[in-house]
Amino acid sequence: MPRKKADSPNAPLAPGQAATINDIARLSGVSKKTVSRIINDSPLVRQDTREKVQALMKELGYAPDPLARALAFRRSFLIGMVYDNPTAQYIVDMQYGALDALRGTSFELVVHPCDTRSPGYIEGVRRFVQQQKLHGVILVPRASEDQALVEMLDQIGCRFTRIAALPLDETSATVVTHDRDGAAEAADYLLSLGHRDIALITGPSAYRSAHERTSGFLEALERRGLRLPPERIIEAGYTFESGVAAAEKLLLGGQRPTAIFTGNDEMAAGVYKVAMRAGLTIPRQLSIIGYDDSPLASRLWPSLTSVRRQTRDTGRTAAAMLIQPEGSALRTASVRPHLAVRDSCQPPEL
Amino acid sequence: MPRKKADSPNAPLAPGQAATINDIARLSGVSKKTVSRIINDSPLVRQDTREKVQALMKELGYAPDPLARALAFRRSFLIGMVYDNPTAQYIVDMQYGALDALRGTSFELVVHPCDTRSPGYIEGVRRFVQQQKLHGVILVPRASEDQALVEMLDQIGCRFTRIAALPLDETSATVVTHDRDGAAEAADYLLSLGHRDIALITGPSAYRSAHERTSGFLEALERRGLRLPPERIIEAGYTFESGVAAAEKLLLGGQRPTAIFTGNDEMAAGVYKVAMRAGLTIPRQLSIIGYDDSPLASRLWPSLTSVRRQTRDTGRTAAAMLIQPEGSALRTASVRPHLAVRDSCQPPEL
DNA sequence: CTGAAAGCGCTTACAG
DNA sequence: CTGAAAGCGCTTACAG
Repeated sequence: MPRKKADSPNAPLAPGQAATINDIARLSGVSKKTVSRIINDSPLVRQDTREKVQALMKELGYAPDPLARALAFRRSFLIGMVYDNPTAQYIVDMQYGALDALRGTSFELVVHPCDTRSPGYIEGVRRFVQQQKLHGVILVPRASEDQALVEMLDQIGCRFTRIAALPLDETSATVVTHDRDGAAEAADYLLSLGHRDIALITGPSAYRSAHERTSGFLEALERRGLRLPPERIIEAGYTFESGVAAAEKLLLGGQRPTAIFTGNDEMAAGVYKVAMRAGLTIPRQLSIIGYDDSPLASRLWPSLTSVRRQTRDTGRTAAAMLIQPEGSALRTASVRPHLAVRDSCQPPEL
Repeated sequence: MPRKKADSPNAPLAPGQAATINDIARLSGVSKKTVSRIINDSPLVRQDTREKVQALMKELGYAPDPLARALAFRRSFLIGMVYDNPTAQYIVDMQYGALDALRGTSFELVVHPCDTRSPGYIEGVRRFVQQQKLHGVILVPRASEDQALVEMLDQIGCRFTRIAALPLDETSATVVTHDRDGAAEAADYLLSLGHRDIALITGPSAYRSAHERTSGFLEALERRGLRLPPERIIEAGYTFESGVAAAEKLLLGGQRPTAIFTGNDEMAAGVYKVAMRAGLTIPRQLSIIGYDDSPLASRLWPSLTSVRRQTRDTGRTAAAMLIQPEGSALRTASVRPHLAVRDSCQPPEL
C-alpha cells in the first residue's frame, strides 16, 4: 500500500511536526502555488491574500525548507568561501563579515580552504560548487587572483565575488581593497616624521596585494622626491621567518635605515625580533610600520603602527553582493584602508 | 502541456548535463532502487550488478545529488561548527581539522559563531540546525560547556560532539583535551628549573578550561610540596588586556615571582608587555609559560614556551565521530596536550 | 536480490 | 491574480 498522507481539509498539524507549504495552503484555503508566490515575494498576489497567508505562517512558525527549495531551484542556499592559507585573523574576520550579511536570510556559509599551488585545486573547487549547487562563492586573495579559477567558475555559471587589492578585470564582481592607498599613507607618515633612509620588506611579487603595497609605498615616496636605492627593497614571503631573514640583511651589516615598512604584520614581527636581539630600541633607533592591523600589532611591544584593512566590512560587502537580486547586482565596491598609529614610530635620531 | 522528459530507453545523455540516478538506472538496465542501494552501500545487491552499475557511474562521472538525498533523508550533508569567540588561530585550526575528516565525503562544513551571553543564542542554534537539517554539530568551548544548549540539541534529536577540557557527562560524545595534564606539565617544568616563587594568571573560573588548567597546575605543584599563596594566583579574562592588568599586580609592587604561568598565550603577551616596560629581562629575571602554542608564542621575543593543544587533531576527531555510521559511534576520544619548550624560561637568578 | 509506486517540500511551465 | 499537474533527484515502505 502506498503511504498515506494526512491531507483531510482541516486536519490539525501533528504536534512537534514542522508545518509545510501544504499545511499553509490547506489551512489558509489557497493553493501551494500561491503560498510559493508569497515565499518568493512575487507581486502577483492580492494584498489581502498575502496578509492572510503570512499571518498563518507566523502563527504556525512556518519557514520554507531550504533543502526543498534548493532541489527545485537547482541551487542551494549556501555561500562558499574559498581561500588559500591567509592568516587566521584575516580569514576569521572575513567569515564574520560574510555572516553579518547572511544573518536573517536563509543563507549559510560553507568554508573551503585550498592550496592554489596544488594541481587539482581548481577541480576541487568545481566539485565543491557543483556538488553543493552553491548559490555563489567569495574568492579571497590569493585564490581571487587566479584567472584560471575565475574562468572555470564563469564556465560552469557560478556566481562569485572577488576580493582584490585592485580591480582585476572589467567584468567580475569585485570588492576592491585599495592596498596601494594604505601603503601610501604609511609612506606619507614616515616622511612626515622626517625619515629619509627608509627600507621596504615586500611580500611575494606574484601577489597582487604585495605588488600594490610596494608600488603604492614607493610612488608616495617619489611624489615627495625620495627614491629608494635597490638595496633598501627586499622581497620576502609574507611570513615571520622571511621577515627575520630580510631584517637581518637590513639591520645587521653596514648602515641601517631609520625606518622599515613591511608588507604585513607577520614580517614586522620578524623585524622586531632581529631588532630586539641586536639591542636596538624601537622606535628610538628604528621605526616600523606593518600592514594588516592584526592582533599581533597590539600584542608586540612596543605596539606596532600598522595599516588597518576593514576585513569584516570586506567580507560583509562580498556576501551582500552575492545575495542581492540578480538585476540590481552591483559589480564593484570599495573598502578603504587607513593607518592605525601606535607606538612603533618616531622621528629619526639625528 | 506537462514538461516532457527524455526518457527513451537509450537516449544518450544531454551533453553538459550531469547524470542522475535515472540515467544510471536506465543505461545500466536496473531500477533506481538498485542504484540507490549501491549509492548507500547496501549489502542487498549482487556483486556483478554492483560492479556493472559502478562502472557506468564512473564512466559518466555520476555523483548523487546531496540536496536530493538530503530532502529524502530529511537530513542534510552539512556539519555545523558552533563557537563563541575563541582566538582566531584556534577556530581556524578547528575548521581545518574538521575539514580533514570531511575530505572525500559528501559532507561540508558550515560555520556558526554565536554569543553565549546573548539571550537568544540557543534559539539561534536551534534554527540553524533545524532549518538546514544539519547532520550534526561540533560544539567548541565555551559553547560546548553550556548544558542548556546540549539539552536543546538532545531534545530536537540533533547529533553533536562536544570538545571539552574534561568529560562533562556520561552520555554525550566528547573529544577530551585534558587541559589539566598540559598545565601539570608546565608546573613540572618550572619546578625542574628550580623555580619556587611561582605565580599563576588564570582564565575566567566559569570556563572549564580555565578551571582545569588552574587545578592541574596547582595540584602538580602540591605533589612536589609547593603550595602557592593566594596573592600569587590572579583570575583574569583570557584577554591580552586582562593579562596586562594581572601582570602589573604581580610585577610592579613588592617582591615579584621568578616565574609566571598564564592560562593562555594572550595573557602571556600581556605579561611580556609589562615586563618589557618595567625593564625586566625575559627569561633572566622572569620565566613565562603560556597555553595554546598560538602563532603569537613564536612571534614574541624571546619566543614563548607554551602548552601545545592539538587543535587540528581535535577538530578532525570531532568531525570523524559525527560522520561515522550510527552503530559504531565512539562516544569519547582523547587528545593530549604537551609542552612546546622555547626561550622564555630558565633557572631563577640566585 | 530486485522493482513499481509514492513521497520528501518545494518551484516551473502552462492555462485560465 | 490564482491553481492543477509535473518535476527537481533522491529514499522509504512494501511486495515479490
